[in-house]
Amino acid sequence: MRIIVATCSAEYTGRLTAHLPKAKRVLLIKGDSSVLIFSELGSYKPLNWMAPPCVLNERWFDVSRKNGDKQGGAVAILKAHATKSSDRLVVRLYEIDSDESYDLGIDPGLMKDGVEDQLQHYLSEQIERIGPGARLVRREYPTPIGPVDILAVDGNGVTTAIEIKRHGDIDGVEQLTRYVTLLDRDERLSPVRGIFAAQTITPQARTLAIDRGFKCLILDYEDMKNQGDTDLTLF
Amino acid sequence: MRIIVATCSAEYTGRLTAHLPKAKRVLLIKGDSSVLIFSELGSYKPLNWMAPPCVLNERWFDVSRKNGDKQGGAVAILKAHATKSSDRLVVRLYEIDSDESYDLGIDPGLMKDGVEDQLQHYLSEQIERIGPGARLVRREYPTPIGPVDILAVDGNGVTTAIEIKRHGDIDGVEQLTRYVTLLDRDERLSPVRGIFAAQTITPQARTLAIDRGFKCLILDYEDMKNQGDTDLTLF
DNA sequence: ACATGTATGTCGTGG
DNA sequence: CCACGACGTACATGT
Repeated sequence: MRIIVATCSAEYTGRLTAHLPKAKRVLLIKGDSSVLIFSELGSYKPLNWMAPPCVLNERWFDVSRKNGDKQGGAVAILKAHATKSSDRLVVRLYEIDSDESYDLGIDPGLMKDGVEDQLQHYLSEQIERIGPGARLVRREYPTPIGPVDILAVDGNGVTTAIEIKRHGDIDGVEQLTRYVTLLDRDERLSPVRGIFAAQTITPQARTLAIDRGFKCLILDYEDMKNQGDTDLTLF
Repeated sequence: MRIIVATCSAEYTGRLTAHLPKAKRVLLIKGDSSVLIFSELGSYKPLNWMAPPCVLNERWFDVSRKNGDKQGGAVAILKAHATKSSDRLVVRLYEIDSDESYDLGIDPGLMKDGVEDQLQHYLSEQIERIGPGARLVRREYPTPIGPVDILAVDGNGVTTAIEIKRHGDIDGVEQLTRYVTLLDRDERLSPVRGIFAAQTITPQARTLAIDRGFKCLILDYEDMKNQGDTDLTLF
């Protein structure tokens, strides 16, 4: 990891063309030669960057011989170009405040806890939450328009598509609608009903879901987790 | 902007809970107290971070008096908590390799050139790409649920709504569906057909679009741009 | 402020 | 490797 603090300007061409006027900024150059340019404000997204995989070219100019003017006063130019596309980032450095390198080594990486995955995991284990006698067909049931979160058969033997969200909004209902409409055309599965399951459901989504004939199911994460743990103690 | 290179560990709690084991990393602390934690690899997204607005608390321990052990060997703890939510990021520093601050000043910001804008621009100029004899009605045709990218009349005099995307996915088809459904209710326009135009279209989106009776049109940006430039030379 | 659509999105996962 | 959906999405824009 190389960290440069410098007055710089930059040009990016690729999916779009963008220009960064001269100003003092922080440049991070990672071990894979990717480049990030940060300013004092904004969230974690850099002002401009080059993503890996890329190749970095660096050229320094001898300003004392006054040929620096040829570069518009630039002391150095960094050119990064993507190896898999035609993306290019050209950074001109004018005044260097700092230029240090560190070897960070390999990072053990981030460990995450509980997300939608967990909800899906627990609900597929506790499928009777959608009604007594229900049986799981499979998680991530594949269709031509994407996988259904859970496909099950309810107590009456009716095929049931379940869409799971942490927070259920209109888009989720649309998604479920697409799946149910498509699956319902399969005569081996038809009729297919839908269940919209989420920790929270917006009123609009609930209205739309019910209007489309779907059942809404509120998922209590803590409760599901506890039952999951309880199930384990049975062994 | 403060730049710290140090061996650290971190904990985040908010929408999810995440843990970052002890390793050498780069910390950026911006002028708004937001914190970014980077490792040697990955793209511009930090391993962990705290977005502004937030408040940063810093506490250093006197290791020489051996009470550093109380902190598991940590030399310092940084606690950032979001002011608008309950998000928290706690960073423990163990060995400091560098800790420097710089005043970057206000950044003039990035200047971008359009993308989808360009596609829309060129397609409206080259409307016969949707079929011979087609005529443009207008770009950004207003409706109660938002502007249709392009409204045109095809060679047979049929009203045609065009949804343009750089990359066409299922959501884009949904969007087009909403527009076509709505416009089709207007007896002055009905029947209205839809065209889904994009540089790339996912197979699933294509399937859905065709299922809904829409035509799919692949836009070749370079080609459109060249034709646009050629058109200019006619003047 | 809120809702919506875009992104040089990035990131994981499953086929 | 491709395609798809989730994301602590971030971000700009229009209302």
